[in-house]
Amino acid sequence: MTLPQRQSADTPGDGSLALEGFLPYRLARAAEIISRQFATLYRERHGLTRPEWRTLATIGQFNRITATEIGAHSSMHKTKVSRAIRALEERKWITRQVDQTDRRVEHIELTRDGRTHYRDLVSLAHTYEAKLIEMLGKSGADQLEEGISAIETKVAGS
Amino acid sequence: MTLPQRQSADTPGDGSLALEGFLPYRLARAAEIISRQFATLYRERHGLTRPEWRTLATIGQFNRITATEIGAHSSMHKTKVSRAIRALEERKWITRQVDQTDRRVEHIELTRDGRTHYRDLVSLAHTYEAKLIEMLGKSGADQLEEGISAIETKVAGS
DNA sequence: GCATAACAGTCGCAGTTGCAACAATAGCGG
DNA sequence: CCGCTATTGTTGCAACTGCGACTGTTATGC
Repeated sequence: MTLPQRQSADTPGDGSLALEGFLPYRLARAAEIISRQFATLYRERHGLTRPEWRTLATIGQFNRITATEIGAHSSMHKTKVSRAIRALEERKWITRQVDQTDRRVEHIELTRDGRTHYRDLVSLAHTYEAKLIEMLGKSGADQLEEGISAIETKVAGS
Repeated sequence: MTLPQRQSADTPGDGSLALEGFLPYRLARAAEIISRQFATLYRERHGLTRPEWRTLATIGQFNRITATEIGAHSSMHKTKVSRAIRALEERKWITRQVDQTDRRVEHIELTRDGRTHYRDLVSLAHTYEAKLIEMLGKSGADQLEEGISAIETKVAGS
């Protein structure tokens, strides 16, 4: 498909805006491409959704963790976490135990089945990350990491 | 909130995965932060949703464009575009004209009102982008752009 | 010229999301 | 103690999303 032409690719002085050169758009699009590509892998392999993947990855990283902590660590809204936990529980990949000193809190752990799938997921993730870095090239990947770090340290808290 | 500790921040050799060090996750999170921050601006100012913003930006960039072209240029599914167009039409910010030689196609243009809001949107976008780059610092912003470019050229088509 | 395929844009539907409200529990101030 | 506030996790709801099916139209092959 050929698009009509009107503007140059770089942000012009004024009056107009080239979407394809606009940093927030480019960032969103790049993230979307990577996210979809990786999601295809774990969806096909384990049938997991994105929130479920993040939740499982977080539970596996810490052995025992609460829903609120999962949300904080994986940047997800608590309802997303709640639903992901329920889904993983229905698969019998995790168990919950109510904290006996604070009964609002539930501690979540992987079952044996959950650990098996978690290990597989980790290996899938490392493989994909390696492939991604290889595709981007050392310098591309390094620059991307530095750019993301800048966002994490200088934008995240505002 | 304090999280339980178990793993170091860097990707360990094997067996486990640190989400906060996993590139696809960091990229998704960084994009989310920026996207939300910018979305707050145009939502508060114009009441636009993200798809509507992208659509308006694309229509303004080309003077006259079709729905399919908008989707291709702004990386949006055609139903998203269709709904965004309808919403903008209801605001009377755009008009459509059926192509007389191919009546499947509709050409979309901004109305006077639409142009006014588009100009404001462009200025908002430039201001935000400048503020973002200033926050990231020249080198952070440059590295981010290079990293994104690597994704665009080396990953996008696979 | 006619059947068939391809294409533009829309719509219904089912699945997902975030928000606000909620129940249950815990902490705090007097 | 007792009332008020804060916190944990869940739920109802309304909005948004992508998919597939659909309508109307144009292009293609025989």
